[in-house]
Amino acid sequence: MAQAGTVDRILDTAEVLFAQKGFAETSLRAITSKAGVNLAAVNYHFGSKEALIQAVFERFLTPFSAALGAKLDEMEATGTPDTPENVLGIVFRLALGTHPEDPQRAAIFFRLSGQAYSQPQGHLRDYLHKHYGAVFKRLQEHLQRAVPSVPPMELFWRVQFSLGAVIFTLSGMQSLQAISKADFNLDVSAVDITRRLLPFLVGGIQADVPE
Amino acid sequence: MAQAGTVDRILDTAEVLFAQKGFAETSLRAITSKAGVNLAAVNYHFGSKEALIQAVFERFLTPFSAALGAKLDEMEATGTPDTPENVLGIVFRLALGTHPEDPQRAAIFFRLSGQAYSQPQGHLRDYLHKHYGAVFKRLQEHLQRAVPSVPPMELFWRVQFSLGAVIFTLSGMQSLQAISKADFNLDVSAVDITRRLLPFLVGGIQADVPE
DNA sequence: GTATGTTTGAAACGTATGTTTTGAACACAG
DNA sequence: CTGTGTTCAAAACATACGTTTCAAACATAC
Repeated sequence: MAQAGTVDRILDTAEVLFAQKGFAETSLRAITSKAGVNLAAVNYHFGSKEALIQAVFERFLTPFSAALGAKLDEMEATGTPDTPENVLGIVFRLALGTHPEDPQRAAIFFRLSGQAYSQPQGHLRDYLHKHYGAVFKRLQEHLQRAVPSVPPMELFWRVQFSLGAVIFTLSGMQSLQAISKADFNLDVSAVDITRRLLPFLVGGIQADVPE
Repeated sequence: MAQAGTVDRILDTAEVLFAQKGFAETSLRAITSKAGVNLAAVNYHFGSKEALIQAVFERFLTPFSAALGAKLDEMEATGTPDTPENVLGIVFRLALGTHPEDPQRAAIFFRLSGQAYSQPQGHLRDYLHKHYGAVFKRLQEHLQRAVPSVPPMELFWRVQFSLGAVIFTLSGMQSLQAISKADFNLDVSAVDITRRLLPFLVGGIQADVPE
């Protein structure tokens, strides 16, 4: 972030602030002053605050979904069996590992996703679904092959439930860590949590379908 | 909502608007004008917007946690076995049934909870944990008895995961319903979703703990 | 070196917000 | 009736926001 161009400095700063405080609560003045650029730069380079938000997501999700697609290609090429553990494991390792130089980046990623999905009007949710729905669908197809006994409709919702568990938990990790520390006197990291998440999600996804 | 006092009219309206559009995106002017009361009434009766938000939650959660406590009493008195299905079933039936006269109220309840938990700074999350943590802890103890093989720390996180799945899904139900309809041409209701949620959560909570 | 298109800087604009103020309307006890 | 505390209404206040403006600085090609 040292001496990058204005555009990147804005994106870097906005990413952190959005994840920390939310979209509505982060003003352009906060972003630009912390980034050391002029206030007008945002509107000049991006057009509007809304466009800035989308640009932040694009810079995050485009490499991620590309990497996810590649991993799925690889899985198909090598004939790796479609088990829930394998499929979900790919996503988790990718989310935690796309920026190995900065482990905190994963937390930002999840918090941003949480912000996007819990946005009241759902503009962003729709945007994400439109631009990155294809890779997601592919992921779901692999999961479907992993649990053929679960009807597609049921699996659709179970994927949503899983998404909720992941995003919700990691986007609120800060508070939860404090509670966990108070109740159990134990520190936990994002890696710890994802290690706990995997069996939970696998158990939920392959649960018996009632009646 | 017809001819209630100013305070209740404000609470009724704020509840709906907060759930629909979020806290930051709902102005006092929007609330007061829709409620048909004067703008100053909010600050007069509640002191501030923040206090209004807390009041909305209090009116919602106090009866809910009381009912939950009563159900747990009843469970202990009648010797109902502590199974995950029984414990979680109580919560779900309660959340969906505390206001039978208004089924939409359940959706508002979940959306509000989602808003509270995904609030960036986590003020509300801490407030909720402080005021209603006791009943929650009791619920968790029952769950612990239902799955004794899961270590308490592990269960703590699985409860958080479950909370995430529930709140996240139901707070974004509107968009998800649209997607589901587009992909499967099927309508779903809150009741449908909770019926799907239960086996998912049970499967996740009682999953084997690794190594 | 000059001209041209791009980027930055400082200031202002218009608007919307939460909050405060002031006085009128009201309820009700003495 | 009178007085007193409570509630309501209208207006104004102060502030913060996203956005726009316009001139200066810069880079690049001719």
